[in-house]
Amino acid sequence: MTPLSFFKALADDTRMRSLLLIQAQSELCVCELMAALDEIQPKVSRHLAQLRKLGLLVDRRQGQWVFYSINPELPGWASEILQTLANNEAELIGGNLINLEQMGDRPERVKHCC
Amino acid sequence: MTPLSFFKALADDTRMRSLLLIQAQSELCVCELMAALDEIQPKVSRHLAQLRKLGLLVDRRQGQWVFYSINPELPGWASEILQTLANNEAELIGGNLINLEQMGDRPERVKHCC
DNA sequence: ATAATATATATGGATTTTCATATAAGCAAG
DNA sequence: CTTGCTTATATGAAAATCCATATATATTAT
Repeated sequence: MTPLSFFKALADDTRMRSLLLIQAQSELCVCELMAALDEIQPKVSRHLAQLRKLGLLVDRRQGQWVFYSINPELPGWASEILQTLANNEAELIGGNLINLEQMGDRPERVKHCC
Repeated sequence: MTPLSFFKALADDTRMRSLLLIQAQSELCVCELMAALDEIQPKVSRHLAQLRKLGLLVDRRQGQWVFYSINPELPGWASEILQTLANNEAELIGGNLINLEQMGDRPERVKHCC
């Protein structure tokens, strides 16, 4: 992942918010992001696939759900930038977090050990 | 300037390098950036205008030259991100700095006080 | 006139979005 | 256990939108 491809990934509202939301919540599935972002399923899915292909996200399947989380092997500068953003511009996803809380029937997480 | 517009600004090779070069050199004029980036004049000028309009750069005219520098009133998170990038990915503009050094007849700076 | 910089327009290409459909897992009835 | 139904996610293909580039021309200063 180059700085350029990293910034291209962040240069889209849906992708930027998805990253910040996943970072804030540790992991989220597609249907939770649909609720948080108020976007249709294929749109969310496509952007997540892009972020995964780039190496920013990793996914795990749990039953019918696919949970996405930040790739723990992100280059230092990349996590640092995401952290800077989360620390300074938290209100950016405020509304999305409210949507998420109002979502009924969120899937239960099963602890996945290492 | 929103985080989104900031990342869009960085999501282009010419703009990202211009910002890093200007940050590294304090200020640069269009013709110096042309040499450093090996790009034609309208291309460089256009991207710089974009960055200025966004508030990432400021310019000052000195005779026939226009010097661009980082806007000193950048939001904290934005400077922090630029700094992170400069600290960690300095080699990115290594070749461009060599081009710049090899450029003959660089315009002389006149001290501009405050 | 010459050098440096800016801008307008046209064009090509990339990116994003959407719809329709496909795959995958879970569940329930027979 | 298998057939059918439901929910979750992914993807192919077309359409729409956005962005970068080049050429030509304009502006500003010496």
